[in-house]
Amino acid sequence: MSRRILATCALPYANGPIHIGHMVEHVQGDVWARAMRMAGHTVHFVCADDAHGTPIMLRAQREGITPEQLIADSNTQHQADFRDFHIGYDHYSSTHGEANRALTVRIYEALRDTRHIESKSVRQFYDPDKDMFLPDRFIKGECPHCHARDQYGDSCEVCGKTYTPTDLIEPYSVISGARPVEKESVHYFVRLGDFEPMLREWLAERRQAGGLQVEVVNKLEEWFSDGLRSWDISRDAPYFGFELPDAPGKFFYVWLDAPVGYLASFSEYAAEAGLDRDAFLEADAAAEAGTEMVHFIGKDITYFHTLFWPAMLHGAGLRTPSAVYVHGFLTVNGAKMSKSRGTFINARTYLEHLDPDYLRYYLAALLGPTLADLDLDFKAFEERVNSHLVGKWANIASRCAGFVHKFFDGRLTDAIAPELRQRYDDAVARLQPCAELFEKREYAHAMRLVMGVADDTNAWIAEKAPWKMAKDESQREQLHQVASMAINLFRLLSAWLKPVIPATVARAETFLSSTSSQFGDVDMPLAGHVLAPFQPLLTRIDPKKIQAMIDDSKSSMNAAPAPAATPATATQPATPTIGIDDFAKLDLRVGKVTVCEHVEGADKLLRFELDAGELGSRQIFSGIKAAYPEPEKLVGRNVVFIANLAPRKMRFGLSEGMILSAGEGGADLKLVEVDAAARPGATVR
RNA sequence: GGCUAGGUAGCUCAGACGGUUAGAGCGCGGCACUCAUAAUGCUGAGGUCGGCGGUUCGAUUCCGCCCCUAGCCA
Repeated sequence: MSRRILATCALPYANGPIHIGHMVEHVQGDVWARAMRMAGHTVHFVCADDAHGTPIMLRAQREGITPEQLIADSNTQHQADFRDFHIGYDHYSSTHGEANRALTVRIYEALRDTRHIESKSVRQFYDPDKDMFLPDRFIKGECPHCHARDQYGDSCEVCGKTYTPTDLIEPYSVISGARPVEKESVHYFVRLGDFEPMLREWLAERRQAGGLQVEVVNKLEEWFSDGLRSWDISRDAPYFGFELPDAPGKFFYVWLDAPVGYLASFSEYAAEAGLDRDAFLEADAAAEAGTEMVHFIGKDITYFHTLFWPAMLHGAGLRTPSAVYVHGFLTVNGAKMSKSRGTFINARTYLEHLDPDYLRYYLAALLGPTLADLDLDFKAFEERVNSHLVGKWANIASRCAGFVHKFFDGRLTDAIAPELRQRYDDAVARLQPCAELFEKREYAHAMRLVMGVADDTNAWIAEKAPWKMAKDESQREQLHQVASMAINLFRLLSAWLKPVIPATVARAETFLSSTSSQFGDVDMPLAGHVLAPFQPLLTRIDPKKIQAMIDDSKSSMNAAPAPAATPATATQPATPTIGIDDFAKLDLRVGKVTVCEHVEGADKLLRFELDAGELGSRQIFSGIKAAYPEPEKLVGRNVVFIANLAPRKMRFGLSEGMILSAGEGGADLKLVEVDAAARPGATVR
């Protein structure tokens, strides 16, 4: 049955270039769209730039241009990057357009009219120099918990504790450096809790249909059990975005109108291409038409796409997503992308050095349906692409094309021998599951099947040894049979690789003088068909080009400071020798236990409060419950703790240090004790 | 700490509803071949399937505990 699907990838933010991390998602989505089309379905694949928000407004000011100009430039670059990576969007729009404004306002008004929006006065920091309210990320100051300096207004990167900007000590505006003042402002909130029953139902249906991954469902259950909070959807002027229709000076928060961009982009495309827009977007019409809407997103934005988004759509009478497919992040050489290591690679930089199909294949060969992160290991990248694409697949055509041209004028045999035909039919059957594997985003599995057939084909060619037949005039017919079949098998493999490496397969199709737009097009082998001359389809990856790309990525960053303390976790010996300086970094102190108790809901934890003398009182969680089942007996004892360990946010509260104990863990743990005469707060040396 | 996922050959991973010698690709060694972009084929080495217990005639596969890694905790 042919399906009609609207597919999207998450909207890249207009305030930065496309990098190879983005490509995981756009390749995943593009392969899916292409494969589904080749399986006979209709897929409309759209995307857009996410163009609103304070960062864009401020950057435009800094560069002395209008935000409109900034986002237009970005859009041009983004579109070029995707196009050159062969990401085949039917339409690529921007959230800063009339279609998006109309839809955003419609959603807002629908929610307002059904009383799902409330307004509240909020106290917020305001930059008196710039005359604007400051988003949390634009305020810095000293963490109220661990007193680390220069921490953002929403959370501390040192201790992980979250708070509100007004909790910061000595706050300052990142924009002007001025000390922000608190100011009241009315904000609008969507009462997300109102939608819990609807969301639960949506979730249950998606789970049933496979539209949400198990991990995502689990995560959602957790969010439900924690309770859904209202969502602040307005921001005060000046802001680059859409103004609320009934509240001058109030703008929609960028995250409200961003996903609406999916619908806006499709609306524009539908108008342009003469499609029935409502059949894809309006709840009733979509239900009747049986269309689907599928989103590909990264795991960091799961919350927005599985809670806010379906709720907003539902509230406005729009269709909800049929599926939200979540993928993991890209690491490079086993670590987060890093500008200083040259592994933060922009799409454009990659394209200047390497063929996009290399990366598409590598990612596809790694991609599965889970949220697991993917690693771009350059050594593996080089080896896999060279071996699989050049050595296995392209080689089949390369090694047999010569026979066909030299002895048979480029013409494949007219009558395929039955035993060879059997080989072809077997291969068709073996690759058949790939269609479903593509649909289920099991690309790695599909690529294994394809390469397995390529392996067998090469082995079969070796067994038949057509080069020997070529030397024997009497074996011409057999040679024709074998070479023709090899080319046919190559064509079959090419069709299944087409969603992944479309440009390279297009070259293969030039050689074959035959194109396939559906997987079914290659069910039958070609007979009596004339081939074009063979040209190399792709070259092996030259490791020098990878290196050049890394060097370029390093130099394109503007003089970042040397990473003095980058931990090389993977390469360090298990117990490296340390110097006295390292030891001196530890601030070990004596603490007198003033409170010690079980923690509700924790299997292993005890909660301590320590009197630490001049350091005051400290709360520390320690996983030693198994060893000390009667915690109250510890009160009054002197223990040793690390006083300068970065505080750590736990579910049960902040743990401000670590208490030392000896043993293998579990019940075998003994507190390190200090003579009762020791003074609380005394330094341990 | 909670939740989730994962820990299987040097690397990337597959697999087993528990049952003879645990698989693939890449990489590495040897041999063969010479049609092919030094591509291909055959073959070899390499794994106490994270650890400890339990259930069982039998567990890497099921159960429990523990250790480690990653992500999430809005």
